[in-house]
Amino acid sequence: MINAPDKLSTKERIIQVAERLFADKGLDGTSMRDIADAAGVNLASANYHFGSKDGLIAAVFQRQILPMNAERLKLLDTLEAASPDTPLELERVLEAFIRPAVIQAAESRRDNKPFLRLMGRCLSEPSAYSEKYVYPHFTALIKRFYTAVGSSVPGLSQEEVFWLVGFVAGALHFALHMWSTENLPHKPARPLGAEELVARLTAFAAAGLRSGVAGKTL
Amino acid sequence: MINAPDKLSTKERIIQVAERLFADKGLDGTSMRDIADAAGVNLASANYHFGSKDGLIAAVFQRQILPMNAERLKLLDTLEAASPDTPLELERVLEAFIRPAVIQAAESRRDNKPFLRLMGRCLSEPSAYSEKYVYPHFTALIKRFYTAVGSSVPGLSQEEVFWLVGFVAGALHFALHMWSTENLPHKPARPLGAEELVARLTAFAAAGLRSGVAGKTL
DNA sequence: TAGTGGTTTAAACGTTTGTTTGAAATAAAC
DNA sequence: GTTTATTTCAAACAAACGTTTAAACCACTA
Repeated sequence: MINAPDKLSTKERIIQVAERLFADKGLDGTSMRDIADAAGVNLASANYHFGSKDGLIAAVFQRQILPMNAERLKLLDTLEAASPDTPLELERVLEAFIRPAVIQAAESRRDNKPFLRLMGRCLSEPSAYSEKYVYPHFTALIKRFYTAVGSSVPGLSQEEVFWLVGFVAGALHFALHMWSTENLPHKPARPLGAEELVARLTAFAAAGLRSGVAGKTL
Repeated sequence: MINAPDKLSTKERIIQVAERLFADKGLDGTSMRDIADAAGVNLASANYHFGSKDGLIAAVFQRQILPMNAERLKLLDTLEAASPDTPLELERVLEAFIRPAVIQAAESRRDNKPFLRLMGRCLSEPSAYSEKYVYPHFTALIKRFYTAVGSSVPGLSQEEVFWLVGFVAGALHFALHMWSTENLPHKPARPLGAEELVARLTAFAAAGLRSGVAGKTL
């Protein structure tokens, strides 16, 4: 049970390698043997520690999404605690949604753990996977942001909030995908900093959300 | 070679079923046997008509993306032909990008051909697939839209256009994904019409793009 | 009627898949 | 040091994978 300080445990190695391979080649495109070989671990060890491939997939998603969404909720909590009576400023709400994803993506990239590529694909994996591993982590969070955005932008119906927040989520996830993919066509030479990306996404999303009420007056 | 008028050819049945299964279960998650069985066709026929699974995948993507992007370019051509000297209105440029995707998605849904689900996943398939089947169809198109957007919104650098158009593409594709997925959490009861979706996406994207220059003055 | 080219078929090819086995190795507890 | 529990290992399991084969089938021509 005690590991050498300079060497990660077998279980940890497996889950880290699985992260990368799932992100690179997809869930179905990655075999347990791929993971075991890349981790320098016996094939049966992976099944010993995670029970099955399904268990390993669930562990990978949980490890990635749980802390990110917890941070999102925490930011929203502190925002609401700071000004309990006045409606929140839209930009702050959006930052609470956007920054944890970008930050975790940046940290992953620094450690060469391609969380963002996995994240970017999360919501577009085959529906069976999404319903099993992704949606459960998001339903509560999204509901919370719906009400926050709804009160920050007066005049939007629930239905409009649903679609607009969806647009924002799409922009965010595809931005993370672009941010992480190296050989994207037409990619500019200068790499974007994390806070730069947060700022641009927030401004873009805020303007787009406010257009939802502006457009109705036409 | 002559088929009964009320029955599609084997090749056509295969490619239509492949479309649906690829969209539902992913490229790697769908086997040639799945496709052959669902199409009521012998397994070897699929390989006879398309050479290999790779050939079938390429055929599916080509059939979906080619006409959509051709329509996008045509709309842009007519826009520029109509007013050759003045810069294009941003909303018209965005519509040329957004509407063909939504329309084709709507037609596919009417015919129960889930093109939009496939489309929504196109750009987030494992990178090997994207580079092979998706990027080649988009590089020329996107370059064209970069310049169009750049001239429609004066003051944006090339780099800003790159990221902002990326945000728009993300919003569009995730919107199509939401539009097509039935059992999405918190989905409103009222279904959105195609033109309604185009209008909302266009307004959202236009406001977001213009925020790119507005934010610089701060 | 015999023959021709395009198509479909059942069966099999070798490989890879997720998972399980039982023994060997290692660590922890007494 | 002996005994437990935990972890690793090579090997094997049945099932599913993409692909290929060679024979059968079918519409048509000569």
